[in-house]
Amino acid sequence: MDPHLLRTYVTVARLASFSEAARELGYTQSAVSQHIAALEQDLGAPLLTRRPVTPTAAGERLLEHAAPLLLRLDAARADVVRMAAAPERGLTLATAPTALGPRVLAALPRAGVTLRVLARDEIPAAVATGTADLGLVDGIAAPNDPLRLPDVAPLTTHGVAEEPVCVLLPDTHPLAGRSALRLGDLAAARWLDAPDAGVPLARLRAANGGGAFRPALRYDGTDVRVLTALAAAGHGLTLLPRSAASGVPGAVAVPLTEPRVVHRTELVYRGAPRGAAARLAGRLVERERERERLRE
Amino acid sequence: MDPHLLRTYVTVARLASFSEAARELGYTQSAVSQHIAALEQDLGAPLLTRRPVTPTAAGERLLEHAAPLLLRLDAARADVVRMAAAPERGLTLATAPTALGPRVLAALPRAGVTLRVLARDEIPAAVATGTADLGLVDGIAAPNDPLRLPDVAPLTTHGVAEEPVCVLLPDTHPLAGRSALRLGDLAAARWLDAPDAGVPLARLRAANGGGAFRPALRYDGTDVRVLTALAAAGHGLTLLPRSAASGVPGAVAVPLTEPRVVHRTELVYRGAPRGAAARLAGRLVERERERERLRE
DNA sequence: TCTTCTTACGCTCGGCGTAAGTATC
DNA sequence: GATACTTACGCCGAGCGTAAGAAGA
Repeated sequence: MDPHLLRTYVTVARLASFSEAARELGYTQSAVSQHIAALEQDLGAPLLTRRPVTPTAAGERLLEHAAPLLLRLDAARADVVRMAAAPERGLTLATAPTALGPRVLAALPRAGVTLRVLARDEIPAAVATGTADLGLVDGIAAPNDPLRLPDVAPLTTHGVAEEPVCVLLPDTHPLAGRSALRLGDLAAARWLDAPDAGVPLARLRAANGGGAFRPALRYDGTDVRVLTALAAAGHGLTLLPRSAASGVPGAVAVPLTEPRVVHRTELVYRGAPRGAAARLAGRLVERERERERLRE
Repeated sequence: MDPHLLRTYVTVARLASFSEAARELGYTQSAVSQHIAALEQDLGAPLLTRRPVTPTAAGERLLEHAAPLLLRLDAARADVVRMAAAPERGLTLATAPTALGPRVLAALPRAGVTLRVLARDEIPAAVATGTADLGLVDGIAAPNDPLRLPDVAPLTTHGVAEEPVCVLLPDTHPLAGRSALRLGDLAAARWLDAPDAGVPLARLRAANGGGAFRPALRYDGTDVRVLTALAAAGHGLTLLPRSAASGVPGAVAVPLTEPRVVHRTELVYRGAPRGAAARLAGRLVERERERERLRE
């Protein structure tokens, strides 16, 4: 189970071709053939059907393991080499755009923290590789359920906030007067496609158990104000945590009641945070504890 | 970053000796030295101080990544080879002893499922290697927080139940009359040490932020009734979910109010469950949804 | 001086490329 | 018969062991 073999295997599976994979990896196709043969011999089972080149059942299973394994190998290497060239930075907090709710902002110390806003998917990687000491990710989830994070390193998560999810509608929208909405009613509408700033459309479909959720304009940045402005201007709908959706000029935030999902924010860190990172983590989590106490 | 090199590295770090590691791994100590040198050259940083042999800062970081990586490599291999020899079994559910709450039991289908009770730590591994299709793990956690699972494969978790945590006291115990207890008040008491059936003592200390929690009798099995009987007989205290702690003859269950923790049960599965596994997962989760609806 | 890690050196075998072979569309 | 994977074979280098060297207790 040499990582080199795994890498060629996933490449072959992805491209469905030995020769294509060889080209991409800079090997001869003979070498690729030998790699696959070695893996199959090692594991004692065929992994690919030839002609067409398709993973077998065992091969599918291996793919599920191999991709994250390779990711983690890279992350580990990146982390250690970065440490080696450690330029002794301060405390860095990587955050998804909509994870910066009022509660989190209130808990931030007045100085000494570098804030870095990244796309949601990049945050676990940033924490894993040590680019950031702490991460804040958010997403919609069933209440009480952890978020699904890309799996790049052994990370610990801690819920820091949950708030209702709202649909941001322009004032002029026929449903703007409603006091609550169901996601299913909006499956046929046009949605802003902003995977890095808002909620990815695929996530909406998953939460709703299907539906079109046709993409309107696509926005690749991470600026929430751009997103709210686009929604207010009628370029499409978007889902946001209530705190981010309220108070947008020209738009109204209507809470989503079905399916029962919440906007959840989680703190992500590596192992046990130490020093300044531990203090900041403590403050973020303490906020959540207080809130729970008040809720009862 | 050859896994062989990583393996020797973690072994050397663990044993704090090149020669000891060589003996354990079946290499000469020269080979071990070369492995470490290769790794250090590859990563461009010293990983170990010699004499005494201790990880450097970068080395510590590498250790955090390496151990889970090696675990996952093994899990991946085990999973694929098991698939190759697939004896086409039915649906298997691996569960921790105290995860079998009333709600879960009610959701189980009448037939067609193999139930396997394992120690808590073994369950992620069982799901990762395909020994089980679904897993149920439990533990105490801050409300709304995911459990910390050993990291052996990309697994998805889903909260299925949360219930109060109780201390199980013998009738005759001086605190048996209390209506609620704080964990800190019991830090000096003797506790049953049953990491596989109950809550590990280390977890208690972590939840309480320290404290002795001196071990009394140790029980290595997974039978909850043994645990409750031991507690009733005065062999030590133990923490259990309310449903498991109530109705024990000769003992009373007193709820724990401080720290604010709950007994949480999570469903663990690999990727997207399919077929019968998906149906069972759906039933377990549906139970939780119903319960949430009722709670409001 | 003894223990323990490092370095030098030679050997073997793993793994890649070239090229011929084979199977499938 | 063209395309794409497999097998044969030779070469090179990675990696191990033996043995000598260096450095710390």
